[in-house]
Amino acid sequence: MNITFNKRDPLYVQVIRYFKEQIATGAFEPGEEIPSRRELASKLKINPNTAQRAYKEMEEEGLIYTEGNNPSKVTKDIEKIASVRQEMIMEAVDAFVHAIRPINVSLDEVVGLIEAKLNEEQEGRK
Amino acid sequence: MNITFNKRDPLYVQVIRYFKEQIATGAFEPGEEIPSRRELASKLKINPNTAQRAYKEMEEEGLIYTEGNNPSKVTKDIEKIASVRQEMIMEAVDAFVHAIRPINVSLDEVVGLIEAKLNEEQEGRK
DNA sequence: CATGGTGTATTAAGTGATTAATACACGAGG
DNA sequence: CCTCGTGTATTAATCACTTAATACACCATG
Repeated sequence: MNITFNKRDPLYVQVIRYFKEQIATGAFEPGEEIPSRRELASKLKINPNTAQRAYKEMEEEGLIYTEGNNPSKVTKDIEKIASVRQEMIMEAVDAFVHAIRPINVSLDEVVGLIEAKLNEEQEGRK
Repeated sequence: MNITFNKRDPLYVQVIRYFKEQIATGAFEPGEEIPSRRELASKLKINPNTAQRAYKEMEEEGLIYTEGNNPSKVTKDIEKIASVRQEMIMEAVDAFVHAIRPINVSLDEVVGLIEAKLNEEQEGRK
């Protein structure tokens, strides 16, 4: 459970983001139980309602599901998981293109920069 | 003067963004006079203070300058302009890498998506 | 049967930033 | 000299959103 919060985005958004990443990459497997609202709140030192809000939105999106009074679980719908992953990718691409388009810069150049940045961050993880 | 405002970001931020793009691409040339605060506000139908805030930040960043009571002008420092352009590119790259890194996706794939998106938007402009 | 852990719902508070209102100082030009 | 258009500064209002407080229903378990 490695979340580092920035103070720019709302907490619940960052929580959602984290879970989406974990689910999209398979770090949280389909059907796997996730922490209860209160447990997550305790671990992350946030208000339980903030955890609830994040979970609620994820549930409405079909990313997790809840049965009875038990902690929620990751959806078993692997197609849904795949589509969420794809959406995350497309959102990033859209935002990037939208930011880069008005500036005059070649595709090759930005690809080079992206590649460099990716490698750089990989190095940082050694 | 083609600005379309979204309601997600603050007005003054979007104004700054617009001018940065224009200056970075050379659409606004070094030394060129830009609209007065009130004129801009009138054109964009925003409050003059909002225009002022945008201009003030741009001036603090060295993007524009003001002499006496005359409308501000684009900086003549072409190195500054080049560096601002580079910063915009790097910010976009950083944001993109940050968003894409936690997901498991190959460089080739995202490059393909970016290329497709760029072409798609180019088509839309026909 | 009561206690503690679930999820859930409603409402209030706080917080922070953006935007707007207003006023002031300066200078060119009629 | 007065008016109009500049830039500038200070303060207030607004506004949306996030976060928190509180309470309720359910159920398993000792």
